[in-house]
Amino acid sequence: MKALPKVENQTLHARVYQELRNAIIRGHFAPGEVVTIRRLATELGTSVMPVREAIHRLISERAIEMQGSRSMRIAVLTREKIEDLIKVRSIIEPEAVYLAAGRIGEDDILRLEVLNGRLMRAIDHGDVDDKLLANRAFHFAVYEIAASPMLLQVIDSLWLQSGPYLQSLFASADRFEEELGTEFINDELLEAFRNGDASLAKRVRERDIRQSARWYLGHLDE
Amino acid sequence: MKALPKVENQTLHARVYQELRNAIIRGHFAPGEVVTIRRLATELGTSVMPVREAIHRLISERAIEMQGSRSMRIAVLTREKIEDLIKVRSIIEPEAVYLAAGRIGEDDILRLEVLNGRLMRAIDHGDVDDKLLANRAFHFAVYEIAASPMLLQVIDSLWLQSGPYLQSLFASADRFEEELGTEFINDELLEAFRNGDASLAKRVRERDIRQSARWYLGHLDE
DNA sequence: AAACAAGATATGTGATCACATCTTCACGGC
DNA sequence: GCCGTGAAGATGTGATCACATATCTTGTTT
Repeated sequence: MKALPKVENQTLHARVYQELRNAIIRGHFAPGEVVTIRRLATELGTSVMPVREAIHRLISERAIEMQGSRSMRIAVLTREKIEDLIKVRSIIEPEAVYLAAGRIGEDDILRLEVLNGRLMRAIDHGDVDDKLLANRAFHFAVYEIAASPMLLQVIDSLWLQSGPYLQSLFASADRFEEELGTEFINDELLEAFRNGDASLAKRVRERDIRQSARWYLGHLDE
Repeated sequence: MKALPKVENQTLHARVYQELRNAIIRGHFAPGEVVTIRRLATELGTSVMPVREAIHRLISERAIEMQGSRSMRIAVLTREKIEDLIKVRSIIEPEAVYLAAGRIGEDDILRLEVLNGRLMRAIDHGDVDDKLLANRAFHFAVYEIAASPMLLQVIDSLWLQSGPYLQSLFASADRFEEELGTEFINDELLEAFRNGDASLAKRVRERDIRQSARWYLGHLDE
């Protein structure tokens, strides 16, 4: 586990939760890494109370798993779980893209182009952290356009659980790009948005999710 | 709020969570009803600790909302939220039905027929509680056949948030049935399962969700 | 009589303590 | 030399205490 930054405002347990959540999403914990309340409390400079509540919330969101009655670890994504996660994501996210395409405006497209530019630059020179953040920023900007808080909440939960998968995928992004030639991966999506072709946008997103997963699962054994 | 049964095994906060969750799903709390940690702790015969963790989890699941910094209440479903919830449910649940239809077996269908029989009897003689439980049992039995833990988790979360909506809908189920003639509402679904027509099953479920919502929202002002 | 202010109460939050139980590891018996 | 056993440490859980602050109540003033 990398160092965790100290925590600063709002209620403590909310901030601890955010810190841990971000750390998990950004892959700062190794899957299967054992976490203990007291250890995290010491590292974050708080008592056990805020950490307890944060951990329990992450357990309920399946980002941390209880092993026995006294053992908790960062969730491990088995091949089976990844397949299930991808199945659900490839149902829900394309639908969000479809909804977004129906409400998107000129200014939204401009904003997405900027975010996509950042993503491209991160993929070229950035480290895995930058790539993950830029990728998340781009896609959530799309999903927010769909204007459905419920859908956003669902997708957020799915991405949290996908954390380790995305981390691995982007860690080997160079090879991924090389083998599949996906350097301009979001350009098709943006083009569909510009043309107001919601069905195409939806299909593009579904294909991308499935394609990434197929590539990743195909190289899992290595 | 009706009386809450005392809580008995596992860890306390997990049981308190289950009790509160069930109470909310079954509509034992009025929407907007203010809840305080100390009051629930007294009623459940525990200290504040377990209730605290249970409440925070329910807040993260949007079943309870924080008002200010010291005020929590049972979530209120505005018309806007219901529409959003229905939109998302009518995307996800039909898809789960579709997946289920592709894996369903003879024994599953028999079990569903039994559960549907119970639902029918509950609708005829049962109180709102019975109807809600039987309805949930039937549909979750379907969704479990889809064999996707992720999807089930998502749907579970959506149903928790739909609690007050379903409660109101089933409370006026008699009029609903009368006006729309939906006494054998699940028969079409079961027939589609028997014929292995996954697409039809999906469409039927989507229509049912939308139809119920349209009827309910149309009568909201009364 | 109404409005406002000050005191009193209630409430969520964080820290600390107590405890049951699980884990670990060293020592001793076979 | 290996395995079992028990003591010591670690860990999650629940209870209680302390505190800041939000909310309510009451009394006073205009």
